[in-house]
Amino acid sequence: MTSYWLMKSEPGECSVDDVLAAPNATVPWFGVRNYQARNFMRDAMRVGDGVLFYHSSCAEPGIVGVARVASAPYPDPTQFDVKSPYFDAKSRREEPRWTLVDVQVLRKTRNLALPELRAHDALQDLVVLRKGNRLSITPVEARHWRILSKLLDHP
DNA sequence: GCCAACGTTGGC
DNA sequence: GCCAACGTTGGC
Repeated sequence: MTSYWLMKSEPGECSVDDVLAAPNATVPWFGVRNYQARNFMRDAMRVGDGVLFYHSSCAEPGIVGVARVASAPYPDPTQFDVKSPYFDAKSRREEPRWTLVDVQVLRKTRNLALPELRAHDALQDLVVLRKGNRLSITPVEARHWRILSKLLDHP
């Protein structure tokens, strides 16, 4: 059973174009330091799950690409790298605290931006549109995925 | 830069 | 376990 997700990335850190420029258009989703988001990657994601690639903390936040989960979960190497901003001194190699998956971008889309998302009644309860939502990874219901796929293809 | 909303920390 | 203080996220 395929599941669907929305994953936020700051384009200043890693944009959809950055991922497309990487080998196999695939990157490890490192740097997540929120337990709920980690648990989605560690416990719920499966290879092949659909991913909406979302740009946050930028001029025009919105969905900018379609991606897929491209690996099983594995430990985020940046947690052990003292030079990384994501270093976690409390994490031990025998028992890593932070887990990630690889994400492969399948295609770049137009920017389906927040105001347009909010304008659709059928998307009202999309998690990312909820007030105060800060979670960088959120589940997307199949019915929302279908609507969003169409919107991304047909402006 | 502002600020609402949320998560984490740590004293008790 | 409670909760105040603090830190972070992220749209605007």
